[in-house]
Amino acid sequence: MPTPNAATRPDTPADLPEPLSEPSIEELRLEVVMGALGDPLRMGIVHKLLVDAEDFDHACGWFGLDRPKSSLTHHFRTLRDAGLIRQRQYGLERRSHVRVADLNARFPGLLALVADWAPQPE
Amino acid sequence: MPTPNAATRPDTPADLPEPLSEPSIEELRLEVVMGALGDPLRMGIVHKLLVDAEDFDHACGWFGLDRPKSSLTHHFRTLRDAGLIRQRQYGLERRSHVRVADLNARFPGLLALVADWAPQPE
DNA sequence: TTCTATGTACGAGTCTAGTCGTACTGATGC
DNA sequence: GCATCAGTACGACTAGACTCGTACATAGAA
Repeated sequence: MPTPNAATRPDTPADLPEPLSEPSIEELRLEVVMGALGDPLRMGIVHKLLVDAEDFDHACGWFGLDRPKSSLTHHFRTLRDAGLIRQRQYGLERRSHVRVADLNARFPGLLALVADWAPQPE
Repeated sequence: MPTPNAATRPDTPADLPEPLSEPSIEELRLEVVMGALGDPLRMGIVHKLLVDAEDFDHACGWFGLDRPKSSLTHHFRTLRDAGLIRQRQYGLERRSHVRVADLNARFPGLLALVADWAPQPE
């Protein structure tokens, strides 16, 4: 499990909580990212973050997902382990945002596809 | 293992064998496509088809995959069911090619990502 | 016809993902 | 102190993926 050093992250303001453990940019794997997006619930999470997130970080209650908390933990962790989202602890809440810069740098065009995604009708 | 001599490439689709059962363009789902690409073996198949295929259709022996035939059947079927490849029966061989036009129309940029993919180094 | 080559069908085993309930932790507020 | 709230950890269950061996179907060539 990769443990990135926040000191090497030049764009991280000092007043933000430390990001939780996540793969570095070099460790991002396209097949892992796509595997994580293979589940419609997770695809919907990333999609909603890209489309509806007006400010940056959102706790998982914001998504309005009707699943037990333990299931959400599983899916958010899968997304974070794949490198799709970054999570920070804000007091009680663990807020997430998409790693837009990292993903655009490694997989240009991928996030545009996710943003254009529409959930299965019916 | 040399490539089978390229089948005569009549530009009239009527001369080609009928494609095997596959989803229509409207039925293509991004999360299904990405789920199919979540396996490194399948990612490698599509990648090789995009990068190394000089002519159009290749039988699965062309890929040089060291797996039992029944495993390959499973993976190629998964790719076809997801809409990534089209398969046609040429006598004994079932040859495949990527549905480039369909995928570019529905998910522009996706195939470029797969073409840029590199297998996990060791 | 018989042999060979390509690939499917089927079944079984194993492994992992997804699901959920319950108990727990850690921060906030009374 | 105590209660509350967001989220994790853990265990269990289930369904599906991945794997493979074997048997079978079929096309083409000897």
